Amino acid sequence: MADQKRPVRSKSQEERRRIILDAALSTFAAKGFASARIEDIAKAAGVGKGTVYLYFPDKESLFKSLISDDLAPLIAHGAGILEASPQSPRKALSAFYTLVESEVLDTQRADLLRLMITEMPNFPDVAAYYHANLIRPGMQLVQKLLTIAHDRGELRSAKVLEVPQMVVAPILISAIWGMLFSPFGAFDRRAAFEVSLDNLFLSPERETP
Amino acid sequence: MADQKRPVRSKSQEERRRIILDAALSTFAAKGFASARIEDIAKAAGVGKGTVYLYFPDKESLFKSLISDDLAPLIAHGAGILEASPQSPRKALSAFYTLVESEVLDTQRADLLRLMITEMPNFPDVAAYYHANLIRPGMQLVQKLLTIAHDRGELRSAKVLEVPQMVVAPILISAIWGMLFSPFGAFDRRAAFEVSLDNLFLSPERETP
Amino acid sequence: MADQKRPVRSKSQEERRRIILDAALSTFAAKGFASARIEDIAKAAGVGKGTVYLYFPDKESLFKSLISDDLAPLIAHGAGILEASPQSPRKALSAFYTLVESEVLDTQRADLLRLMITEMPNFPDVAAYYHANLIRPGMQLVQKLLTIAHDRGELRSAKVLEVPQMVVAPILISAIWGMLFSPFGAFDRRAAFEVSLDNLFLSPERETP
Amino acid sequence: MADQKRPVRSKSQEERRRIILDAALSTFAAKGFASARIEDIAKAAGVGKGTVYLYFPDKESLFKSLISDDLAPLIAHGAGILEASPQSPRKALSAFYTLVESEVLDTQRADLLRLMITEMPNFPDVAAYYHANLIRPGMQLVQKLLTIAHDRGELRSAKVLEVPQMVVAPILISAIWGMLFSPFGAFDRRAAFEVSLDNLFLSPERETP
DNA sequence: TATGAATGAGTCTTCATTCAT
DNA sequence: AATGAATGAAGACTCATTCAT
Repeated sequence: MADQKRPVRSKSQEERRRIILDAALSTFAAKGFASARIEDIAKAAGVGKGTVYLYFPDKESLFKSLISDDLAPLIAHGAGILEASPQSPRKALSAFYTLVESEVLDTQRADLLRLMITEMPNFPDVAAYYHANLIRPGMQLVQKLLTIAHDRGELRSAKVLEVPQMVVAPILISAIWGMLFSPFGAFDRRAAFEVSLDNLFLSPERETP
Repeated sequence: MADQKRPVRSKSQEERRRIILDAALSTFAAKGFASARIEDIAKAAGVGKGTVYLYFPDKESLFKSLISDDLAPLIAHGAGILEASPQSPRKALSAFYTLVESEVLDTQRADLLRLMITEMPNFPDVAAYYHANLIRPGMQLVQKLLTIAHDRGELRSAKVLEVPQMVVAPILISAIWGMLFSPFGAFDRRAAFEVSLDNLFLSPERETP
Repeated sequence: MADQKRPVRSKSQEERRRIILDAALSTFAAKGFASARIEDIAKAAGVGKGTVYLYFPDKESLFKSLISDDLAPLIAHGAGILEASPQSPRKALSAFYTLVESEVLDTQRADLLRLMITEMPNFPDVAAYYHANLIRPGMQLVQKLLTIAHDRGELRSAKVLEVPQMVVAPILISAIWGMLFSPFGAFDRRAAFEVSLDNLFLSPERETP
Repeated sequence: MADQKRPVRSKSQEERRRIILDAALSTFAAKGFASARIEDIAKAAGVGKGTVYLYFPDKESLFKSLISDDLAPLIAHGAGILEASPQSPRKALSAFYTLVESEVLDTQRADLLRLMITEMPNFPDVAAYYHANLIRPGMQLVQKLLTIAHDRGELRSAKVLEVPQMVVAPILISAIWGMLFSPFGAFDRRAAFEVSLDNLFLSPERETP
């Protein structure tokens, strides 16, 4: 195909872009957007300061790319799980929690999540984008799932349909706790997920490996 | 009397300090710590740039004073509610949620809460202080309350005793949602509190005025 | 007399002025003109910051008053000694050195001398005033004295008549050494004066108490 | 050749550093340390304000570099002369005076000398460094020279051995006079040196070209 | 008259961004 | 394409001076 020659070069390009993005994520996560210096990011990426500007027009774009680049695959993956709902809503949600654990909370993406929480107030357009592309569809999927559960009579209370955000509460709590208080004591993330599932659903059927 | 001149002066001093702190809260909440300019805070307070420095030695102290000044009364009040537990744990928790609504979420203190979430990663000593003086004792109070509920057989699941943070989840979700997505849709705070209570406790007894 | 009532008040005024000037001298000597803060001077004088401005229109005037106030009496006194020349030029010069020791180098006026050396480059008009009122007449007196000595055949070399500044060299060296290196070792001021006299004059007649 | 690029670069670096140091010397000499603005120095050096900070971490370092950079070569040179003492102490000292004239008093280094006199009181550590590396060894060399002269019976008075600082008195007087009173009349530097030599040494042997 | 709270001009310093090599 | 030296706009902080009390 015609794009075979391009990929050789563009892969090297693409790789360097990723390296810079990863370095940016660590640095932004460690210092916050305003306090992170481009030079630090460049150093962390092992490139010169000017090189960053070959890949991103400015600091803000770098930050936004961080989010939009990493968000798309995550959304696809998470949506897949939630939509699949192979056997039961509870199992689907449980699988979702597990996915979030392995794909977000246990990876560098946890930093991204924290960064979005801490920095988004300063980037309203990112918040809008994030809301339109992740939060709203995500909440709709959750709502669909909960509706199914409700129709099946598995849901403890219909009221949660009005605040589907409660479903992601343990994820957020976990992220925030890790961000603020991890030095002072761990947060039992697994227990939080189980409490959440136990509370949401009537039947205490546990997911088993 | 001789003490008339002093009180007038010192009241004016204290007042001015509060005005600056309030201006700082708005400004920090709007821009974040790093991006907020002292001059903006001064302007918002209706004073000159240098005046801020008569009351706070530097920007960081101003920020920290914001937290330590406002935290103490809040802790006292919240602890009072949680410790009182007049009739039942559920009622106590419900009263606590109501208090948080009227005293925090509906006031400028919501900004303070958001600010603590977003800026504390950059101020580890503030996080330590906040954890030692608010979070840990707060969680212990919650645990005590939940233990009482459990002993009375009112608790749905004992597992929540391991993650008392789940009790404050709706508060945090509400604060975070308001901070990030309020332009795109409201969060039904009341519903979240009710879901939380309904899920935590067995008997669906509603608190009535 | 009519001015008797005034003196009561004006003495108090005059006293306060002196107190402020003394405080200014210490402070300027310790920190230099630019780094000395008016507030420090006020504190050292035991008055409020604003009070300084009741006596001197601004910082620069305060500094200049320091010099002009203290210079006049010094000039009169020094000139008296040099002009008197009771017995011999050497004795007159020796008396002058002794006077400078007791009236300048051993008092706070040494600070004034140092201050003039260090700060005058930034105050050309002060330098002009100082040159016109102290240096030039002083040098003329010295020259007259040296001429007398030369006429009497007591001077070792007539060349010093062209550089009468050499006569005050030991004074300046002493002041500068004390200003820069006193922590690292004393300067034997007496020896310097004797060397200077011995070198200038032929007969080794010592002055005796 | 490959080493052309590096030397060019590194020479340009070193050159720029020197240019900034020279600009700093003029500016500090003209205004004093506290009143000199970094921007003025940058402008005088023909570089941007920020560039100064690429070469020196802060204003104080710039000032100190000024001294330490220029002192080392001067010390080496001066010590060489004093130690050589080829024929006679008097000739050595005369050569030293001549060297100081051509290498210091007639060059921009005179500003450095004046700057050290005026600013060192505010930089005690510089004074200590200067005393340890220039003054003390210098005074010891002078003392050695005077001792030799004394042993040879060429010295007028042994008392000067206790105050070797008198030997540099004409240098200091010249520097100070130039700094304070040059607009009002020149100081005959040559005459001062001759008077000093004539007074110190017995034999009136003149150094001849 | 004396005070010290208030002010804002002035300065150092940082860092995103540009550009010559 | 990659670099890092150079730049200057921006912001924290200081302090001489004013002025209401």
